[in-house]
Amino acid sequence: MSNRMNNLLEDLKWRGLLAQTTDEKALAEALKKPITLYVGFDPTAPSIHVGNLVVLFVLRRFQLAGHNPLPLVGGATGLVGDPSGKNEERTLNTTDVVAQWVDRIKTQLSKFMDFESKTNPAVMVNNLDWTAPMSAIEFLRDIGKHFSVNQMLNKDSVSTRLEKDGISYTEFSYQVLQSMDYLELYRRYNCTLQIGGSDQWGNITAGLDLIRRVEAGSAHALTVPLLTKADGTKFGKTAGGSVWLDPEMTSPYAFFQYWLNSDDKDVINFLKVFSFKTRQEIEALEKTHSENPGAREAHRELARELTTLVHSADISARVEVAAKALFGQADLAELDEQTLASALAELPRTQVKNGDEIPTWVDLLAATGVVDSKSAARRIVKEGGAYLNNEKISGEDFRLEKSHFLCGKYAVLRKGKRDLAAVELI
RNA sequence: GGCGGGUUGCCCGAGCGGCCAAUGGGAGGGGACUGUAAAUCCCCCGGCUCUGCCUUCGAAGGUUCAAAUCCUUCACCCGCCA
Repeated sequence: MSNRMNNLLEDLKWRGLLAQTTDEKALAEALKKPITLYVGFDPTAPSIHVGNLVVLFVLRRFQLAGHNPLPLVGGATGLVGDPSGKNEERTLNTTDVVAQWVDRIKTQLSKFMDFESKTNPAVMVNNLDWTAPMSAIEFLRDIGKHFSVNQMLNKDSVSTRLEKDGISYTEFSYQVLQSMDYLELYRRYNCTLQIGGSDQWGNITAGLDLIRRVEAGSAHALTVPLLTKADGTKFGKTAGGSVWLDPEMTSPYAFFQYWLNSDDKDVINFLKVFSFKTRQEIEALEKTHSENPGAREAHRELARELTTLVHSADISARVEVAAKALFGQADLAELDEQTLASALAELPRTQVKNGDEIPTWVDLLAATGVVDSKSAARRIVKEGGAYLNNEKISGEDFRLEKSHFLCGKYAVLRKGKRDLAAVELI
């Protein structure tokens, strides 16, 4: 076990996951024995997204190395709003909504941690538990007194906002709340390490100061770099927005595709960050990839591992089969109904009643939602980007006929190269 | 509370009475080339019952033949003063 622990920081470095730490030597020393550490996730949406996975995976790596992870859901901080990395004030969500999101996010986080471990089980915590019962007077006297406004103003998250559109007292207070969390976890669990994205540095070190002042204790901070892509665009975003873990928000099919379509220049880096493969395994994939990038073995492995972890092995296999069939490696007409049905299961769809008049090509495209409006559908058809069962169709007024429905039931619509939808005859 | 500046399409940002669905950039989409990659080139990018019509320039009223552009009130943001 101590060997795993010794290697942890080295491994994180190799994966490009270390941005800043407080006193790395002292941290390395501390990590020789199991410690307790935490990462916070604020409920700012009904689901976490792939961007959140970076640091969540780091937390899991610590657990695998024998440390005690505390995934924290920000039931309290989510009500306030972190100014870090945001250049404008957010609108507050209602307490009901945030409470719902807390529950959903807890469920998601649970998938990535081992709560049953005999030696170092994860413990889920929610900062609302210790924040809600506190009175304003207590907060100001016991916590607020330890903060210097001068220092608070100097934090990046605050000063950039002061230069731009300003900041409310609510968001200004965020760092105090987060510091309080660290102090509380230090007291309850002897938690001595907080990790987070690099934009969290200011909030984390504020917590270290608080622990030192109140408990004369010493603790550590470790931040993970912001993940960047080779082409400079934001990681984890697609045309439709963020890539979420919730299958209702991002279908497993789309999730798998997101990874499969990674830029060649990014794929090895993504494997380092988002897989639990060993260094040897990743280096082997790197070799395979550079020898034959067109085969995209590394991409496939990445997509499989993540989809399996986030959804399931079964779903991962299903969407991969679906992708193969739908991308023309197989003749759609030759698929049996079972395969076709499962291939189409994860796609957006529309239904047509058997016997009713079948809508025009443009109407169908719009109805499935692969395009936003009929105007958009017309545009796509005009530009030659609309396909039926893998064949280009160019007439706006074209209508499907019974014979177009494979197995008498399904028609596969496609916009562009990879945006698919299904029409089901019922 | 006072004075000044601001609010334009997904984002940034021009326009400052008709030639404006509104310049430009970014993001996004389609095509060609490829490997469901990148780069490159071409095209598109409010909606619809689509050679025309409808709805948009913070909100509501008003002036005008005609308003994103002028006037009034309101809301929000920023700055300075109290």
